[in-house]
Amino acid sequence: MEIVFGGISLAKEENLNDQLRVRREKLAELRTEGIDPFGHRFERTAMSQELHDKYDQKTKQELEDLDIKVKIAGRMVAKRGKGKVGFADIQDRDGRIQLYIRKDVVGEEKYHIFKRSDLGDHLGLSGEVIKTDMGELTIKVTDVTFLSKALRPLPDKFHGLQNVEQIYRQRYLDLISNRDSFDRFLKRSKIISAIRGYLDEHRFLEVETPVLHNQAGGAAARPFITHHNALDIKLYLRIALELHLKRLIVGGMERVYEIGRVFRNEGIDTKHNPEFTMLESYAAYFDFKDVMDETEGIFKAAAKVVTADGIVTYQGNKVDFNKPFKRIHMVDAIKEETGVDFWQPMTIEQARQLADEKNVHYEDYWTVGHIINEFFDNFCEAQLVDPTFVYGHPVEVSPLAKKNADDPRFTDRFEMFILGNEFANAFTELNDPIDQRQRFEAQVAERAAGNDEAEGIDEDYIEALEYGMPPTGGLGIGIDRLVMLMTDAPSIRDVLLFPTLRPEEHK
RNA sequence: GAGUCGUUAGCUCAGUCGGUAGAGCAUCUGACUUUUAAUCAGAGGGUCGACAGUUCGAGCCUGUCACGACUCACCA
Repeated sequence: MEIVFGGISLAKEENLNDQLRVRREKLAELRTEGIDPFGHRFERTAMSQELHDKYDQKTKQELEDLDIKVKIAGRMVAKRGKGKVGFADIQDRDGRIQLYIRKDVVGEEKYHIFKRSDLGDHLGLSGEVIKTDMGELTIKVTDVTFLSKALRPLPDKFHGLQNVEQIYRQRYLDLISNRDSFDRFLKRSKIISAIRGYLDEHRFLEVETPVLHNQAGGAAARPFITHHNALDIKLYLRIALELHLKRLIVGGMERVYEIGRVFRNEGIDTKHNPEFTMLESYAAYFDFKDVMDETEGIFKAAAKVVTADGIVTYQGNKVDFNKPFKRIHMVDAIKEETGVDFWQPMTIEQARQLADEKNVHYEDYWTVGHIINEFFDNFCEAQLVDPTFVYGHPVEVSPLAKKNADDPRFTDRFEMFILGNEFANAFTELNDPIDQRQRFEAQVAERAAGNDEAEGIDEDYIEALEYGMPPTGGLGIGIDRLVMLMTDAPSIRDVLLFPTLRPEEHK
């Protein structure tokens, strides 16, 4: 019987198949031979890729003359026995290199260790860099050290791991056997470093703000709710970084950013995971046009580290990050696609009539701005292929953005679209605490009218604004979606090492 | 939430009309001193996702459930 405590299985009866049994026997055999199957420190002098880079172009004779001695370590991922000689491929984080082991070189005992080792075992090797008759760069092994025993067999060496569920649940197996996936996560790290580099260079300060919030604000989304025992209060996992970062602008930090996990209690599909990584940045004295430049800089910096020429291919579509991004007002975009002109002042009745004519759905509590936004979503979004800033969102759908000075129906906000998808959301921040209170109150009214994702009033945040926040440009970018675009990943799960999955029934 | 598809050996996959469960890799035994998806000879390995039902008989047909994938709706 399985005992479960706090979601952790304490006892488990294991059914051993032949593969598992054999490897456990070999483990015992190593112990009786005085070899620790789970070894110790091993000092490497070379990495696989480094050797390929240095010596792939050298001839067999040249390598022989150079007489290069190296120590490498890694996981054995292929093995080709030949009686008294053997070949194997060893994999480290950078790649693979072939081993050539001769019984007459390493001796009876060491050769036996090699013969009895399994695919998946970690070995440390000393040897000379040579080329085989077939021209492959190889380590001719002079000594073998056992570093770690694999008690389970690796996935199919030729096909890799194909079972999508296992790829997500047991990411380590995917990383071992699917190099494309491994490389994608390397790229993810590089992209995030490049973004940090860009922001640091522009004097943004990286900060960390709370994940546990007393009130989930800064975005329209349902939060996860948790409980703190000692304080006996409800806490919410953050749905955005926004409101804390802007408090830091009030505090005089002037330029801040955070790259952090946020949590939204919503459905899961190819573009959504319940926890995902957001970048938000805030810069005092910026307006949204400055933030457009910043956004462009971030995307170009990211594209630069994953491509040679700044051209990204996503699912067969090319995106050229060398060109300047396009900029268009939302109302102009709608006018271009549909001929409908929302620059004209109009009543809600007139807007509803236009919506009816174009078969645009609307809710009872919607005002003109909501309908404009819906027109954009329905008719324009999918048409935006090249990187495009769409600006001037209606005030009703932008509770934290500053109104446009010339036309208070709209805000100084933009979203950036590529290949029909949204990649950034930004605005000149609302720094008028009285206006901010009214916007929050409008959100509360929406909530009462049936929008359960509308925000509440964050009194503490309003108080901060009352001390004075400088004019500020803010930006939000979904890092996972940016990485999807840059690495040609069809699903958000492909760029998350451990995507959220339902637990297995029993295992 | 709705629809469609999937789940067979450790992995990758076949499985015809409902009639004793198959292959390749991996594993085991043997051969082999430059192989590379090594090769050759032999062997072992299965709760066919789970539970019901129909049937003389179910991997296959029916139902329920579990998990996953895709599409749609909502959200970033």
